[in-house]
Amino acid sequence: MRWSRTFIHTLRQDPADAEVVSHKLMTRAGLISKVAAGIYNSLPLGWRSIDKMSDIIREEMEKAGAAELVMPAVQPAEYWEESGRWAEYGPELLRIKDRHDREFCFGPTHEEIITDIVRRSIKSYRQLPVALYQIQTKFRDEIRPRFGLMRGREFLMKDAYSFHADAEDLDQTYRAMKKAYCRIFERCGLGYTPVEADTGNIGGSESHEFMVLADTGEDAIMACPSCGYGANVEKAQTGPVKAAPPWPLAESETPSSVHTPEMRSVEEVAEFLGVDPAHLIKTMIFESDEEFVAVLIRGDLEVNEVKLKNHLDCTHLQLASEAKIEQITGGPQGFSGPVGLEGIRIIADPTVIDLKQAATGANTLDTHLVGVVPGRDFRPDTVVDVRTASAGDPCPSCSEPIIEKRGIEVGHIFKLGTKYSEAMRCTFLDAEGKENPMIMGCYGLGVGRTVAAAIEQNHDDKGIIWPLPLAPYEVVLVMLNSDKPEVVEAAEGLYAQLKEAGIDVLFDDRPERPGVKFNDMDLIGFPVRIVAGARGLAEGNIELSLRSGGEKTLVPITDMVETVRKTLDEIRAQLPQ
RNA sequence: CGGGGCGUAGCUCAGUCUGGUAGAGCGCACGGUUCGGGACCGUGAGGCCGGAGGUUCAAGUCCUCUCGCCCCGACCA
Repeated sequence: MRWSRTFIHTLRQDPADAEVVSHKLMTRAGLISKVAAGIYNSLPLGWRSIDKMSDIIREEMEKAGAAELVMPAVQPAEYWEESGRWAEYGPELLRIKDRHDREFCFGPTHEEIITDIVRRSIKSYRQLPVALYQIQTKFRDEIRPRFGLMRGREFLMKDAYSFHADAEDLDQTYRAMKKAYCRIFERCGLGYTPVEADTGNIGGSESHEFMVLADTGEDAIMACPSCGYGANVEKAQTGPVKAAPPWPLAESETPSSVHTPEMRSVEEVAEFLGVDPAHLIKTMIFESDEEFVAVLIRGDLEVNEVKLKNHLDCTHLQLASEAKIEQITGGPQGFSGPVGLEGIRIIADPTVIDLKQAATGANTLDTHLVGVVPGRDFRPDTVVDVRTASAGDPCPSCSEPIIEKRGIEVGHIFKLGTKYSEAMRCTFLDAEGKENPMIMGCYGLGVGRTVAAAIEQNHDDKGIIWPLPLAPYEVVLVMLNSDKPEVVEAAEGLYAQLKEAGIDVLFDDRPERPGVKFNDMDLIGFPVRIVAGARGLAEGNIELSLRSGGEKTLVPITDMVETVRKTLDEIRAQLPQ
């Protein structure tokens, strides 16, 4: 392709509305442009990268035994009513009406439709398993879209679904998909890590996320450098955390009240009482779908709302309002405690039960209790792990300290189980002639997001440094001195040869000054650059260099095609095929 | 939705506090000089100052309402 015939428009300055580097660079390099919040054009250059990403995904999906199809973006409400998600899904689901006032939605995901497709055709265990995938535009009316392609509302996603007769079979496909995902990210040359994940409201049992490591990542990952354990912080378990230090105050038969004026925070109270924050029992009142619960956690730890939400099996969870706290506990916010607390479920983290002596709010203004003994002075209804893992906590599998990293979630795979197949009667007859719901898995991968993540990971202050497999063009041929006929002739000739040789090349034939062309070439980040100018051509040479660094080399024009081919082969050899 | 910020030329931004003829740089067009790392000189085109209402002799500037965009939090590929 010739630069003059395609549509590449670079920007000299960072766009005002971009914050993260991938968004800035994708906009500046002319890969994308914004239409509305979270809604973008993929311009020709950007589309080429996305298309290459898609092809890698296709190859690996086929290898994993999944067949490609495309489902509609717009889906009738009935399917969603059947699965129960029309009511469950929040405002993130873009609901629309047609001219007959019939309800539809713009698909945020396709479990309902795929389940319908499969239930129509598959009736027997002999026809299972089935695995299907699509690469298609999704719409999720995110509360807050941001960071360009990183979190758009409309975005390109590869979603795959598998259907099985039994859990072992799902297991096999799940593992195959996990492997396919690893290969996809490896082939793109991305640094990534699979981590255990929460299943969120899609439902299901086992789940992994694929995180591209980047400081700008929106997710926190807890990872163990010694044994390789990794989990999203939402899901992360820890080994036994350090016990609280010995109780510094006198032990007593009953809790005693202490006047603690205006002391609301754990730090204030601990210091005032002369105890360690770990001696406090933090009591938080949450409001879930239908009830209020009191959650007890050690003062030096934090509640993990995702774990709590999973335990309560609710869809919404928030901290109760101050008024509600007062109504339930009888005291103002900041002075809640479990002693004498009635009419509300009490959930305690195990670390609370382990305390020999503790301090806690007295459910009375400006008052705390000391010498509280869990089990003696209060009894929680449930003891369950609801704490947030933090760096330095012991790894749940090897007890070494875990560390925190940031990641961009580019893929997420789930074992769905029978949530959709049961709700939508997607069943098969087993060998005994008995009807069973199919067991499902689903496997998502953000296509545009992965491309953006690749840029987050591969750039410098001049621009993008594309990994070869995702580069919009693998090679750029820059023609300098386009006013000199002999240069034009040589460059045109070389361009024709490169095309003839099947090399993925963009010919910068613009009559721009050299500086402009060099800067554009750096900004866009083509991996292999060929510069044809009067200076080198006087000696019959053309320059070859790599965006990733290293020296420029002079290559006789007659050897150029072969040299480019060899260079590309060398780069490819570094990547898994 | 809560908290913060911003809407002025295609892009990046001044001008708003303190009301008085709409600005700069880049880009674009034309002419000239240049030509291996975002050239220079000259000329020119380009604006309902996000929108609506109000205050005022006079509003980009003050007030009210609205729409859009960005950032922090809860959601997620």
